[in-house]
Amino acid sequence: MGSKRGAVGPPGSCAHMEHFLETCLLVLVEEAPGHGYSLMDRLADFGFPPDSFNIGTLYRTLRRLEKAGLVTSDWEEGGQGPRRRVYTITDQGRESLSLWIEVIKGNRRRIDRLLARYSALHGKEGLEG
Amino acid sequence: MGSKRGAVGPPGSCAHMEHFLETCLLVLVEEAPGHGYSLMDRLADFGFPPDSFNIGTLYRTLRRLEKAGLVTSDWEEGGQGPRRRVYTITDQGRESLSLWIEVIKGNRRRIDRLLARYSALHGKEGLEG
DNA sequence: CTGCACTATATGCCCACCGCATATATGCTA
DNA sequence: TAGCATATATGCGGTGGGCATATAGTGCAG
Repeated sequence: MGSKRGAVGPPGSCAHMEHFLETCLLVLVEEAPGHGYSLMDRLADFGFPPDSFNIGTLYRTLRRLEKAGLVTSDWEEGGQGPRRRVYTITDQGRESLSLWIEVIKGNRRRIDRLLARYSALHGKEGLEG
Repeated sequence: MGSKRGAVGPPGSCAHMEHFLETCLLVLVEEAPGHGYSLMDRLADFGFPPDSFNIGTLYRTLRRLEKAGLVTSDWEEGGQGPRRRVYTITDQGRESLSLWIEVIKGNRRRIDRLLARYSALHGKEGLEG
């Protein structure tokens, strides 16, 4: 690891599941463009508890994705509230997304093996947990 | 999140899969006590590429776990090489482990949903990846 | 016995990134 | 005009990882 990583984040930690939030956001934005506040809600679809992480983190993550060229943003015109920055995925974003999806599949394999080992130790059949 | 986290790491990020390496190490050490260098090899069982992460990270992580009281360490006597610090899990370690396992099960659910959504977008049936 | 490779542990430096708190701005309502 | 909900953004402090480097014991080649 540490090579093909898809633009965001120079060094790359393998110990942590890197780019998970980024990947979720790219999938959501690919499904339909949206602004930060609404993406926050749509993340609930993935099983994130409502206040699971900080809204500030989300905005900073989106800005980082934009800086890396994986999404673009435009100010939504004519809304009747505060202005909204609407994010759209780019081709480069789709490329990084497909890379990160592969990484995450590998992570899932590791998780499965870990849970299997733990179950083997503790005699639980909790793999469906 | 941010409440029940099991001793290591005060604030707690939910966006990233926290404590994954720690959890792997606790499972390995619970299976059988071992020293850092050997745990490095045994991590390969979980699908970590051999040089997947830095050995320094592993040692620091083990020291952190010990500082938090989740493992203890003893210098192995009488070996014929450099001295080895052998780690053993504690009761508190087993407690944290069971908490983290639950967190990881939640992470796996999120990963499954993410991969499903991605597959739905791209018409792949790649959930077995 | 000197130098080198292998095993093994440890740490300093830098930086990514997260949570918390806070700041700012807009529009609606009382 | 004050308060509230929506919406975006940032400074601060801290965790933790990657990389490079230091240290140390052991065996072996020359």
